[in-house]
Formats: sequence, structure tokens, C-alpha cells
Amino acid sequence: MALEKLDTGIRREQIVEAALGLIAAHGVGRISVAALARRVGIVPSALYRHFKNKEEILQAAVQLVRRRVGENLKEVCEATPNALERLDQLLRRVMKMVRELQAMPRIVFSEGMSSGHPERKAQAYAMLKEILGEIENIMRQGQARGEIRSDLDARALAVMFWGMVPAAVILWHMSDGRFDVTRQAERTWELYKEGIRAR
Amino acid sequence: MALEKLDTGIRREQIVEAALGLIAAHGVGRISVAALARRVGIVPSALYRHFKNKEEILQAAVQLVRRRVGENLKEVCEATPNALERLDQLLRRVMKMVRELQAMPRIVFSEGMSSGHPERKAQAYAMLKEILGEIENIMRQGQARGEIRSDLDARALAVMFWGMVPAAVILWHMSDGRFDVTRQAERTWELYKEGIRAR
Amino acid sequence: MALEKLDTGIRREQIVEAALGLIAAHGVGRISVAALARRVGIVPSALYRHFKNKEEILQAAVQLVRRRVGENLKEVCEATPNALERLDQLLRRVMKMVRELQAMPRIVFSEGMSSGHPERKAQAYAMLKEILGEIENIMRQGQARGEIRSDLDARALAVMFWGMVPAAVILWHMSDGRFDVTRQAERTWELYKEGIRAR
Amino acid sequence: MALEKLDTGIRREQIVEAALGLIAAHGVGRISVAALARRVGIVPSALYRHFKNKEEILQAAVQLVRRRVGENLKEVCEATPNALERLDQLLRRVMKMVRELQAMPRIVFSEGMSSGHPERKAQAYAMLKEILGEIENIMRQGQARGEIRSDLDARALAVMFWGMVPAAVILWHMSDGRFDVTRQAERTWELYKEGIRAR
DNA sequence: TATGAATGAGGCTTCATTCAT
DNA sequence: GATGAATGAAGCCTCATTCAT
Repeated sequence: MALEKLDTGIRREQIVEAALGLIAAHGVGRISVAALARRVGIVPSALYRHFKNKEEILQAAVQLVRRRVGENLKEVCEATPNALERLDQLLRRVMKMVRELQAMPRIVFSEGMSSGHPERKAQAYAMLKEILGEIENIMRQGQARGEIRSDLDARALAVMFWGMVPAAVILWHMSDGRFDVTRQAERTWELYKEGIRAR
Repeated sequence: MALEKLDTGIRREQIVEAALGLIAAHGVGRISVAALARRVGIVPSALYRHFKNKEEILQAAVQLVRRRVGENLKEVCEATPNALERLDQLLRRVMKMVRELQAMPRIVFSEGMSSGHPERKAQAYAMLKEILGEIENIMRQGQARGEIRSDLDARALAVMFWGMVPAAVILWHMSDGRFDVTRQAERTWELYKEGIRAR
Repeated sequence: MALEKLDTGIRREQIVEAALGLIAAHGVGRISVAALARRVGIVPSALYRHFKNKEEILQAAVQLVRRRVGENLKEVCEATPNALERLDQLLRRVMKMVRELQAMPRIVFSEGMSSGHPERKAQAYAMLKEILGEIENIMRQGQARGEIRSDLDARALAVMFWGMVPAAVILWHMSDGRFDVTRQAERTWELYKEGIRAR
Repeated sequence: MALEKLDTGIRREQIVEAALGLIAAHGVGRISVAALARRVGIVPSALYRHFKNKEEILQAAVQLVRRRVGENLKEVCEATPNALERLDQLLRRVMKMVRELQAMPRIVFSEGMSSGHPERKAQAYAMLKEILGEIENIMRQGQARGEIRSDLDARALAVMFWGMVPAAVILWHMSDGRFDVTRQAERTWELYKEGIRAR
């Protein structure tokens, strides 16, 4: 069935990518090594040449998401020094990612909560803290630059900003895409932006 | 083990209650009919006299949560006519519920997203829309009563308000309770309240 | 496939019996739960109603052998007070058992040696010590009754006596039954008996 | 990992040697070609250039043991013409081998019994017969030289003598070395020697 | 109404072996 | 001669569900 024998580096990528796809489509809990292997085009046991076990694959998937989100954050910060613009872009990108890489929220939601896989949970939490930290930085710099009201708590602002994402994602998923997330996000973001903009 | 043969009405309640407990403790995906039966004090096969299958039990659990949330909303509205106070109380109650009845977020997050159980998903979405609708109503009445800025979109306000809950819950779960949700929620709520209060 | 639903007590016996049969036929290491279930006439997963896992079944098998050997020893002692006669009968019985219940030597040999299953090994060793102890007792009583030379070490006599069994069994198995174990055992026993008989 | 490409003759030896080591350490049944290859310092598939399959490797291991035991027997016979001394030395050597080369008893015990590998079994049985034959010769010569009682059956004596070995080995393995085999063997041997010594 | 034995599908993993490079 | 990816069979176990009692 396998078209060719691929280098383990490439296969690992393929496998993780496939895992993300499956997570996005069916949720973390519903991944089976059989389905995963089928998607990659190899036989289940072949997975074990590239990963120690299923758990290792899932952790690699979490890592990948983490890396991608990190890259997004960095790129946003490099694009503009203006805090409000940064946040604006960030939200846009994340919203786009959510659709492209639905695995992310699924991992954060399903797995961050599920007991029984402490390592995965720890990784997901680390990712989250990282993100919140970065957003908080943006807020703080925005306050320093006089773009954001200084009387507000940067941490709370960060959490609130980030909170728009899960809310939107939940609505989008639960409505099977019928809920217009982008529009909603834009409105919410307008509201939020006006609330924090320095006067 | 079963002390007595109970009326199916009572048993159904017991079972759903037990299901909620298990969901809260271990997540929806990790429920097994064996564990559920053990918790009720009967044998797994006995469950099938009261429910057609596991799925039906889970749906009943969703229903129950839905009813409870609805009751909360109603009580809040009866307690005070002031919109900001209503929201304040609502947030407080929900935050309390989150801890008491962790099943709710677990259902909304893990299962609302999982494909493969369209009925449950539909139910969860219905519940969510109901809640958002009620909050929107509160907003609208608040605007009518001059308590909330009328230049803001009631729907967006509602979504944003509700969005504080999943954000808090995620943080709480992922941090294993180390993240001080209540304090964070209060701060965020302050921020939010000031933003929407009519001038 | 299952002709009837049997009480777990009976099933447990059947399963252990089947396990002993398989061990006898193919060795401990070659038992598979599939083969075991097939032999009992049920489906593999049905085994798990009666035993926690495969290991528990094997341990039960060891226990059963242990019990049977113990019974043999007791019956022999009750049959006659004369030590030489006791030993004579014991050897005869054991030789008979070896053929009927080949599982015993297989468990003792294969599993007593295999690392990786400490509990089973411990059980087998306990059984062995018990047997050696009983034989030593017989020796000691024989010496007290003036039937066995008192200048010989009872323990060494016991070990040597018992040693005839594994030797015979190995020869028998390896020769696929072509080696006439019974005759050989008799001759060896004659030799042994003359050597220890009090003058 | 493989330092060099070695001649197949040398590799074969290495592999068999490694197999013996693994058998000694973990038993025949627990050898895996992966572990074997690792021990040799090559990759599993590389084994197949030197042996047709795992079974062939195990047979080669049996052969090697057979050769070594044969050498021991010959050396003993060359060292002294006295039958009792020969037996004495032989026992000592074997006991030493048992510890050094635990693979031997493991092969004889576990694998001589296991059905499913008739060739290996046949080989092991051939080895055993050879050994018994040699011991019988020693007995017969001893009787001819007036060192061993002539009224005893040489064959039975040989089997009984050899029988001390498996007995000791079993006790040693099952007790995890706690059982003092050497001392036990010495005592048994004393007993035996006095029993057969010509008067 | 409750029990408990049985089922069958599915899940993860190990392992000997093959084959292209 | 050696590598490493891939295979397929086999192994153990879990779980939702059915059914006779």
C-alpha cells in the first residue's frame, strides 16, 4: 500500500500532519492508530518505527501546534509596533488558523481538560501560558507607547483578549459553521478595542 | 448490590446524576457504562432497562444541564431588574456552577465539538443559543433602561459576556485549579462592565 | 458458539483445566488467550469475566497443580506408615501424574526459570519447597522408624529422591515418549532404595 | 552502528554467542531478533544475511552447547582413568558450566519440551543421548576396573547420575540463586558415590 | 427490575521477516 | 554486508451491548 519508503523525518511529519487532520475532523479522543496509519498510507505497525507509541504522536502534534502559534505571534510583532494593530492582526490570523488547523482548539479543549494524559495536558498548558504571556507583553508595550489605557490591568486585558478566541471557536464548531464567526469576532473586537484604547 | 428495584423514573434520575458526576470527574469521552453502573450501584446491563443506550444517557445529561442553566438565568432575572446587576449575579452563579457542575463545560467543550454524535451536538448547541438569547435580552433591556450603552450591539455584547466563561473554565481546568479563576473573572468583569456602562 | 451460559465457578474450572491442557501440549509460553478460549468454547473476551487477565489464569493453573500434588502426598502418607513404601507409592503416583498432567513439569521447568513473571515463579518455587519439605519429613520419619539409614542427611535424600522426577520427565518429553520412563524410574528407584535402606 | 562488515563466518559465531548470552539471561522463549541484533551490534534485518531465520540461529546455539559439553566429557576422561574421579570432575564441571553457560539448561528444559520446533528438539535430544551414552561408558569402565559395583545397571546409574544436574539446576533457578546448589550437589554426590562404590 | 455470562468489534502493540537501497 | 522502512500476523485487552434467567 505504501507508495514508497520514506525517510523517517518525512514520515514523522506526515504522521503528525495526519494526526492534526484527524484531530480536527473527529477530536483527539477518536483518533485510532489504524485510522492514522490509513491516512498516511501505511500499515498500523509501521507507525511504530517512527514513534514509540500513540501518545508520542499526539504530543508531537501538540508541539507542532505550539510552534505554529508561536510563529504567528512573532510575525505579528515584527509586522508592526502598534499594539492595537498587532492585536488586530493576531486575532485575524488566529481566526484563520482556527479554520485551517482546527486541531488546535480541539487539543486545547478536549485534551487540556481530559485527565489521564498529564504530559499532554502539561504541554498544552505550557503553550497557553506562553501565548497569554506574549499577549500580555503586547498590552504592556501598548500601554507604554500610550496606545492602550494604562489604568487597566495588562494581564486581565490579555486574558480577555484571548478569551474571544475560544468563545468564537466554540460557537463555530457547535453551529457546524453556520454561525458567522468572523463577523462576530470583528464586532466583539471593535467593542474591545474601543474599550481599551487610550483616550 | 442493588438494594432494591426502583421505579424507572427514579433510576433514570440516578443514572443521569451519576453520569454528570463522571463527566465532571473524567470527561465525557472517558465515561464507560461499567463505571456508570458501578456508581449507580447496579450492573451495567441493568442500565439498558432505563435507557436505550449510552448515547441516550449522555443526551439526558445534556438536557439536565440545560435545564439547570435555564433555571439560573430565570432566577437571576427575577432577583433584580438592573441589567448590570443581573449580569454580575449571573457571572457569579455560572462561575460557581462551573466548579460544582464541571460537567457542563466538559460537555460543551469536548462533546459539542466532537462529530459522530450529531444529536448531542445539536442539543448542546440549542442550549447555547438559548443562553446567548437570554443574555442578549438582558442586554437589550439594560439598554432600554439606560443602564447599558445603546451604541453597542446587544448580540456582540452577549457573546462577549458569555465568552468570559469558557475562557475562565479552560484556564481553570488546564491549570488544574492553580489558576485563580474567580479573581481573574472579577477583573475581567470589571473591565467589561466599565466598558459597557452607559455614560 | 458457547453452548450455554455457565456459572463462573464452573467456567473458572473449565478455563484452568483447558489452560493445563494447553500447557501440557504446547508449553506455558505458547498459550494464547485465543487458543484458550477456543478450547473452552467461548470467545476470547469472555475469559475476562472470569479472570482479570491471562496471568491470573496461569497462576490459577499453578495453584491447581500445587493442590493436586499436595493431595497426592497426603494420600500416600495416609496409606502406609512405612517410609520406603510411601516413597515407592509417591514415585509411582507422580510418574503417573506426569503423564496425565504434563502441565506440571512444564510449569516447573519453563516458568520456574523464565524471568519476567515473578509471581508465577514464586508460586512454583513455593510449591517445590513444600514438596521437598514433605519428602524430607517422610525421610526423617523413616529414619526414626529404623527403615532408612540414619547416617544420611534427610534433606539431601529428599532432593535426590525428588530429582528422579525431573530427570525422568525430561527424558520422556525429549524422546517424545520413546524413552521408557517407567522402567527407567523403577530401576533408578531400586538403586536408590537399596542405597538408603537401613541395614 | 556496525563497526565493519565482517565475514559471515565470524558474524555467525558472534550471533550464536550473543544468542547463548540472551538465552542464559532470559530464556529461549524470550529471545527476540531485535534484542539479538542489538547485542551483536547490527540491525535486525542484517541477521538474515547470515541465517535463514531465527530458528536456524537457535539451532546453531544448541549445536554449540552440544559441542562444548562434548569437549568437557572428553577432557574429563583424558584427565583420569578412575571412574569415580571422572564422575566427580564431571559433576563439578557441569555445575560450573551451569552457572557460566546457563543457556544449556534453559535450552534443554524449556525448548527440549516445547513442541512446535521438532528440529531443535531432535537436536537437543541427540545431545542428551550422547551425554548419557558417555556417562554410561564411564560407568561400564568403572565396573570393569572394579571401582563401581557390578551388580548395578550401568544405564540406570548413568541416568541417575545425570539426573542430579537438572534437579540442581531447577532448584537453583527457581530459588533465584538462594538455594545453595553446590553444597547440595556435593552432598547428593557423596550419597550417590557411596552407593555405587564397589565394596 | 436486576443479574451475569457471552458476544463482537475495535484498540494498541510486538515481532519475525522482506525488500529496496 | 548492512540499513531502515514496511509488512502482516498475532497477541492481549476494553467496551457497549444482548439475552436468558
